[in-house]
Amino acid sequence: MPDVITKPDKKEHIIAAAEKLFAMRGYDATSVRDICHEADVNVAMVNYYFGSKEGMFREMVEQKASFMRGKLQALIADKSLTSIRKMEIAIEHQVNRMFLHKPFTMVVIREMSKDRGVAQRDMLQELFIPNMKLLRSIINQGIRSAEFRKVDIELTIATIIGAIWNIISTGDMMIASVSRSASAADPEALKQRLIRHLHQLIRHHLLIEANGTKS
Amino acid sequence: MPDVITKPDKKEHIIAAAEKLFAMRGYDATSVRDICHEADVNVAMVNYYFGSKEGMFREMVEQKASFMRGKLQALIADKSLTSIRKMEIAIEHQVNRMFLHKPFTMVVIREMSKDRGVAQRDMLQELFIPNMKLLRSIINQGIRSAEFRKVDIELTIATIIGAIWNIISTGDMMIASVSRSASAADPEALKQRLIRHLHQLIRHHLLIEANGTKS
DNA sequence: AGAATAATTAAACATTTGTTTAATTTTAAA
DNA sequence: TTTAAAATTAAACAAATGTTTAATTATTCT
Repeated sequence: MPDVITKPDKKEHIIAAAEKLFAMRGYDATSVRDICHEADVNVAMVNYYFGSKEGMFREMVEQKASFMRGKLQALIADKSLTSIRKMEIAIEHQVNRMFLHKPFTMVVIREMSKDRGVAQRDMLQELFIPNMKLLRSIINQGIRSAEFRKVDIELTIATIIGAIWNIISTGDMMIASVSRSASAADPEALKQRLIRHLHQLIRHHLLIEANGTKS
Repeated sequence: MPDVITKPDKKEHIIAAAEKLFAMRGYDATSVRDICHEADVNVAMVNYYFGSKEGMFREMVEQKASFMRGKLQALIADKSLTSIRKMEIAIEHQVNRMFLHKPFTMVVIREMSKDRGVAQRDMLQELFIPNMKLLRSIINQGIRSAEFRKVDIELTIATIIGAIWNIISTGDMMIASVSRSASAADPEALKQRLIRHLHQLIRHHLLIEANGTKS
């Protein structure tokens, strides 16, 4: 039995297919056969490469984790930026990342809402803690420097992330069903609209002097 | 073959068990056998009562739908309230409902993020449209009366709902992992905290004069 | 080229899935 | 109490699931 030495591009191919189907139908509703059919490989390849379906999920998570991390550290260290500007940039990063990796983000959202102890959830939880701690420290810094109000930090973060998740996962449904403008069809436009909205929202919410209507 | 005349309390019992397990593990990851074991009934009862697993899900949704509807209509018609007060009350209703029916809400969140065309998603989508239209009309009214800023209405609604969803579905994880206070253990306290946060958020976000720090 | 290892395949495996059947027990009415 | 309907059950069903096997094809290295 070979020790699973890989031909990485094919693994990538399988993971991409899995990511797509997981996002559409969910982890449990997607069979290994579905994935292999989508990726045009034999059913046995998943277990050959990853050992199991769950092993493949784990590798998918670990691979994407690197995308989700970093970039914010540099932001925090930057002394030339105001706290509100840091927040705006952080939000922009977050939105861009989640839109870029939309299928994966949707998998994360769905599996994260499961019970503690469910393998997929536990696997994903750690993924988000670093990011949230960074956001927290930015807000904290703003409060200490009297630039920000003393808001509920955790819920402020939860609000930002929740808003992004909501838009990503329910897609344009939440917009199209409420307004008659079918404008949300273009994902890039929707993304920019979301960034603009969140910038405005946190300026009003965080800044002590209410000078932030113009973005 | 009997025409499925029901003993309603037993159906309720099965639905309650299903709701609980769906919330914990997801629709697909929950087998009919799991549900029947949880409800202490025979495996055949689900098909006897509901025809199929999906039929049971449909009945569960329709039953809960009545809880999720209404209450906001009266709010809109009330002429004695300012728009911001209406928004605050609407938020309070929304949070209370979702916390009260937390398992169901989690099922909704998870299934709603699936592809259009997936049965469960389509079934749920219509559930939320009325609520969102009502929220929309409140904000619209506030903007027309120059009480509110000209914000992005759809995204403002999406933000509020997204924040609640996030707190409900990831539970205290998103809070506990960021702050060292283990205070989020008490759901009622968390609920009140969320309401307070959202009230403050929308005051700052919506009101033209920034007078709303004190809740 | 030849040997060794890796990659790939079709087929089979054991479980689990949702669902159905056919028999039995319970319930309720006459 | 007798009888018909409803409720409940254990067992079986067919299909789908994740996984493994054993054989075959490709690749790589000497």
